[in-house]
Amino acid sequence: MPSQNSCDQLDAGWFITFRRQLMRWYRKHQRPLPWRQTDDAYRIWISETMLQQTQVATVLDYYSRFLQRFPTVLALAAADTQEVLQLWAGLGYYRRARNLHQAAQQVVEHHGGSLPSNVDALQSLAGIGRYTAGAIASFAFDRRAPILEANTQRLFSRLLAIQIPLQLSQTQRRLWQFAEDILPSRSGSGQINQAVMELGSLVCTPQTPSCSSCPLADLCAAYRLGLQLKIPVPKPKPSFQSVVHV
DNA sequence: CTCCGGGTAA
DNA sequence: TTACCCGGAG
Repeated sequence: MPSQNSCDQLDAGWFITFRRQLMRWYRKHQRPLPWRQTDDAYRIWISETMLQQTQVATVLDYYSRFLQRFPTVLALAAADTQEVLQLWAGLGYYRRARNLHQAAQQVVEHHGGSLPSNVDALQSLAGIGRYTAGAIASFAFDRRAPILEANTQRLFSRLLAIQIPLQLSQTQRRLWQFAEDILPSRSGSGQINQAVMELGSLVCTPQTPSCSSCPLADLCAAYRLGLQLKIPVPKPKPSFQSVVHV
């Protein structure tokens, strides 16, 4: 029996099928991005930070220039703040650059100049939150660390046909749990995490998802229900309550 | 033109 | 919960 899920009764077989179909697609369709050609945690960290709130096409040039000037944690830690900001100019969210600089110094001081592989240690660094910590831990160190960001929230909410707003804490808990559930027990979490993000980015797109070419369509509850255009549900409009009668 | 999304920190 | 900053959407 292919696991149905009225209330998320997904069995082990479902996750195995999920990973097999996902990875077959990813091996064939992934973009050859520079930060995927490396397992250097520093490079992955820089790319993930730049990719927050900034799109791939823009990041490419900045990424290359930044790493040429600051090839290592040590080089960045020793840099002048103004030069870091200069290399960041045009990307916006300059706090990201300041945090990067500060965190590099924290890594030198507390971790001997190498980024830690542990999620909690990563998250204690400036500018590294739950997502980025999971990304570094899984991509660079292949730790079994879940990640959740805009693309995977959309993908997962469709797969599970979640029909309540994403920002509810209850929904976030469910999505983070699912993000962990899809990870293999031994190795390969980094590849799975990269693959779900790539699928969300290229196929399970916001407005017109390409369900006909989605490797997970047969596992997708929203697709099964014809709800892929209705999910994720739009965020509740700010409602003003009428005070008139009070 | 205005509005809105999006990781992190406060 | 909001600001940060920019690009994409309306």
